[in-house]
Amino acid sequence: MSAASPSATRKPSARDRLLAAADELFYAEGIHTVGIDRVIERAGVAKASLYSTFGSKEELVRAYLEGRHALRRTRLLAGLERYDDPRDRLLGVFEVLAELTGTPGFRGCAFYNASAESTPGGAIEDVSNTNRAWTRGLFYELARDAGAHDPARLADQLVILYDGASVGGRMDRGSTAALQAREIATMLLAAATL
Amino acid sequence: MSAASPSATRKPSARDRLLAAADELFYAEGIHTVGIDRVIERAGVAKASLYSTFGSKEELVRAYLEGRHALRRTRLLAGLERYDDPRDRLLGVFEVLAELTGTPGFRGCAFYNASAESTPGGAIEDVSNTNRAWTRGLFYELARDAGAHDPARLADQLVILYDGASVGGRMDRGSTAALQAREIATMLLAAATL
DNA sequence: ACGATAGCAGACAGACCTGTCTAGTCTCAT
DNA sequence: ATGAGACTAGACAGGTCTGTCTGCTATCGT
Repeated sequence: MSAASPSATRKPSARDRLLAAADELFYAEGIHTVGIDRVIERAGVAKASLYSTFGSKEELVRAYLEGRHALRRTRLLAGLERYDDPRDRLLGVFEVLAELTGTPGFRGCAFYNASAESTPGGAIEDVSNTNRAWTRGLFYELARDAGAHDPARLADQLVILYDGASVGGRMDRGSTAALQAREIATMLLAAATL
Repeated sequence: MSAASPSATRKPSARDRLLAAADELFYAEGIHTVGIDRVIERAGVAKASLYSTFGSKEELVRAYLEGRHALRRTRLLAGLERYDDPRDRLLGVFEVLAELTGTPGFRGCAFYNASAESTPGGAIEDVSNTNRAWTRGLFYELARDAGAHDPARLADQLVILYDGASVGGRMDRGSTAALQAREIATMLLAAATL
């Protein structure tokens, strides 16, 4: 992502192992509680390699969040391709979320979690805002395609539902909240299209 | 709170200053980023006093969260007393939340934030669950009093809205999300009471 | 008056964390 | 074969964190 990726991926190793280890540990246990030593131990990588690849822990965190953002986009868009009807596509977001919150390792929104344990004004805030803006933009497009009279308004409402279902999925463990959010979204969609 | 509070509060000092400092710093900057030294410096208290009053940092954190929980209950219930009509009381929860998210220092749900940066199975999780259960219980009673046919179901829906509005208040800064959540809650309430 | 209690100030220990640096190994293209 | 680049292993420095301990002071009930 940074400068020049010479000839694409050739081996399964190096910086990818670091990112994979960082992703698992940071998401599962938080950024502050996981030290560099834990990351390099799980990655099976020397400390010098980490600091020559990423320059600091904060840059590793940024890369971790950027990876999450990219994965989230592709997963969400891929999940939406199952549907043709614009209304189903809109509601499909909550079905993807239900699948996600149903998996045992779910611990809430990685970006909110990271932002909750970091002082504002850093790299985390940037990626977090980008991710959030993308979500709202996606909802806006889906709302427009579904024929909402005020797509921005519906998008804002759906963001609230999405956030709430994500929090519920973490705190109450399970996909109940996501499924209920889907029902509410159905109502809102019906009301927004008259 | 712990054992015996001998003759109640007489002076403005001691453990109360510690709790006040912990509240401000932990909520504003997070638990891990704020060290003991910062807390005792702001409280104007010796380190030995902290460790003789609370036994550890974790106990200080628990006391901080318990204080938040108590304050939240009283503030919420006090805010609801303005209304007589059961429906207004239910929607009043979102008005109190709107006031809260409108204040500049709002940084989201203290319990979720704390839980996001702590390993599960500790004191934080306990207080967090208690607080969450109380919220759901409050919504349940309000939903029942407002005449909802399935109060538990409506309560779950309102919790989703509340969580979503809280996240939105933090990430997007402002009370827009809370006011929108209030509107959605109005719809849900109407639908739940036929 | 006097002893108990509470609090203050700060040094100190031990652990941990980020980041640097040295030295050696492995692979591969030329 | 040889030299460049990527990687490993681990010591080390400097800082920060929690928690303990030693003195000193002030206040208050008896």
